[in-house]
Amino acid sequence: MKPTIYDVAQAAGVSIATVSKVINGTGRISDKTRKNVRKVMEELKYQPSMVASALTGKNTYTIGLTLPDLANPFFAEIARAVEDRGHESGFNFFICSTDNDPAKEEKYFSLLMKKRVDGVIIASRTHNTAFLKKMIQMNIPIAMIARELPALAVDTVMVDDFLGGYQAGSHLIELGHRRIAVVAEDLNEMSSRERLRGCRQAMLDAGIEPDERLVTVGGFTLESGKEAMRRLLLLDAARPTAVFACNDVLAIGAIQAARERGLHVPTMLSVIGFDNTILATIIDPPLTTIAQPMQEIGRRVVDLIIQEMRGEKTQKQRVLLLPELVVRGSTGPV
Amino acid sequence: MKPTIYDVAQAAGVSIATVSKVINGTGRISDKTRKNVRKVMEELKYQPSMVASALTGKNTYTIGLTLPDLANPFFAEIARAVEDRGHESGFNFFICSTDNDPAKEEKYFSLLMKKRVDGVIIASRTHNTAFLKKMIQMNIPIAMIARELPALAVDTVMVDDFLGGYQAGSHLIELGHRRIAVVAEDLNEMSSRERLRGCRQAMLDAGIEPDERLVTVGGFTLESGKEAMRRLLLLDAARPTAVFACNDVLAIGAIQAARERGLHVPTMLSVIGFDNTILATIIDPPLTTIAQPMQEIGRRVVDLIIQEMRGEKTQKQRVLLLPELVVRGSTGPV
DNA sequence: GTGAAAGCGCTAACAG
DNA sequence: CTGTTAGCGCTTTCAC
Repeated sequence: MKPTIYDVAQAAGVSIATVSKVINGTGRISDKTRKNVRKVMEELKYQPSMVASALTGKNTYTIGLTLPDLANPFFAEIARAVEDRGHESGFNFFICSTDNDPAKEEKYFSLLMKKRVDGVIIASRTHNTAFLKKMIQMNIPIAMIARELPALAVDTVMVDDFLGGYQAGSHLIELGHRRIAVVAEDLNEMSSRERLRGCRQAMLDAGIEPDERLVTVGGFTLESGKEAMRRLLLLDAARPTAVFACNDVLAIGAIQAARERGLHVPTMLSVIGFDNTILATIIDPPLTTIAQPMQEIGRRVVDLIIQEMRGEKTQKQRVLLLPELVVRGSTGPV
Repeated sequence: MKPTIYDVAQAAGVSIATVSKVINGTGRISDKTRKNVRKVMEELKYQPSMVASALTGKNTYTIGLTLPDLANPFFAEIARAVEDRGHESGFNFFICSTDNDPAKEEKYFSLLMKKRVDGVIIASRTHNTAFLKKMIQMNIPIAMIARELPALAVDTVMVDDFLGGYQAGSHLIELGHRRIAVVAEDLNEMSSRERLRGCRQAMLDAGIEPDERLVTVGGFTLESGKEAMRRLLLLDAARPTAVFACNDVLAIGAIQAARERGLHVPTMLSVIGFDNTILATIIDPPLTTIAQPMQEIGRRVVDLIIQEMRGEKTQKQRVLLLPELVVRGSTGPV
């Protein structure tokens, strides 16, 4: 079977305490025995059990990462960024795709607790705040991506959605558009509402009166984006000349629906997305979009939660990152 | 602090053994005490520590999943399928994006061992077979996706790459193409070679002599697909009328490069991909491609490794799944 | 410098 | 049916 610390101690002719010390670099041991122990560990191909050491009160070096769907390119990219940053500090991640389903969410939370993760990063929608409160009580740090829970003591990393919406709106306005539609994700979400509000503000600032009929709710699927666009195209004369879709997938759905109707993008309809996922570069025309700094988001959220775990920080933080307009081919003058 | 089994036992007026039994449903306990213990656990919001129970020789209910890059849509979809299937049986996954970098791979393997995962699913390229051998010796089941290591005792789930290549070739041939180019991924990989071989065989069976100049190596990035296509287009007169790209990303790169040159797809150039990722539905024209059954791959590989862990299977298995041609808009008659 | 010993929270015989 | 007890592999005082 797998060698234990006892095997190493015995082979090296020392006590397990000594071995433990050389593993962790704690206490004081002579160079000679340290080297000897190291050699024996090498020979035995000894791998200290982190589950045993975790039981002794140390960290598990494991963090839970909940998100709606790992297969969604945006979240996959976020997950990758998180993974990389955590890995630098020796952390592994349990991925938990919840589909924004309360039942799955609860099951995953419960599992994460039982596995004694050192912290949880939440990028999924959260229904069960009772569970979160419990985690906080249990002293398990929580950090959220792209959503906040002001009532709870959690760290937050998000992009400035209002600004992003404003940038999107301004870009379209500068191109001469005045009939600007918005395909929102989900008006129950703050981030979605803020993007919409930002776009509206840009219009107001330009002296354009937003038309309520031009606001429609999509969701997160390609199909829902198509449908939203089809609805907008039904307006005929009142039809928009430009669309701000609140994520890239919706934007692509919108482009496809426009194409169905024989509307060329961008000459007959401009479309701008949000996120700047890999999809934006792949579609034709390439998608103009508001970029979220996904690497930075991953980095910051991991840094926050690790600080929290180390107790280096008592104050919860709220990090607001800046979105950035990336102009490609899907938007153009009226 | 977090309640332990002792807290529950005390509050319920029983021994920890009894509590342990109701948690695990082992041994025989009266309905009355069972209910009582359950109630107390509920009240205390007790969550049994899986790290402690793992130490006692049980499973960690954790599996490592190594892949080249979680941000790559193909692997993200695979990961999602794996996650879902595992979750049904109470397993969590550590995701390990190796970038096919031997150093990262080794670091992750080592970490997985220390964390005492119950098994490892490998979808990344593997350089360090020494590590794998060690795992096998340690009795840690290994299952591979899309690659095999015949020398080692591992389970394997893969798609029939030769058949996929053959299907791709046949489809193009049926459309009347005779000058068919292949953009391979990486000729060091068996799967890549098989796809190429399959396509060639289809050509041979149709009495077409493959032209070596039409075989080029791409990789896994959009850019490399573009470059490969540009190279092919340099052939001018000898230029292909159809391209089989060994993955969707390469195929999309090929389409973009063709467009750069003003070649319309599919009328002037047919392009077929491999994988059937979400990208295939998003690009315009929608990509004809050879579909890998990603859900099925995830399911099968998880089932295999779980069986292995439970010792229900002594014989290693090699599961060969069938690819399927999905015709969309990127291929057409010459 | 090094080691003995007491846990960490739980499981699994083995008694009763 | 229920409880006692001996570990699981490691960390951490506290002596020596």
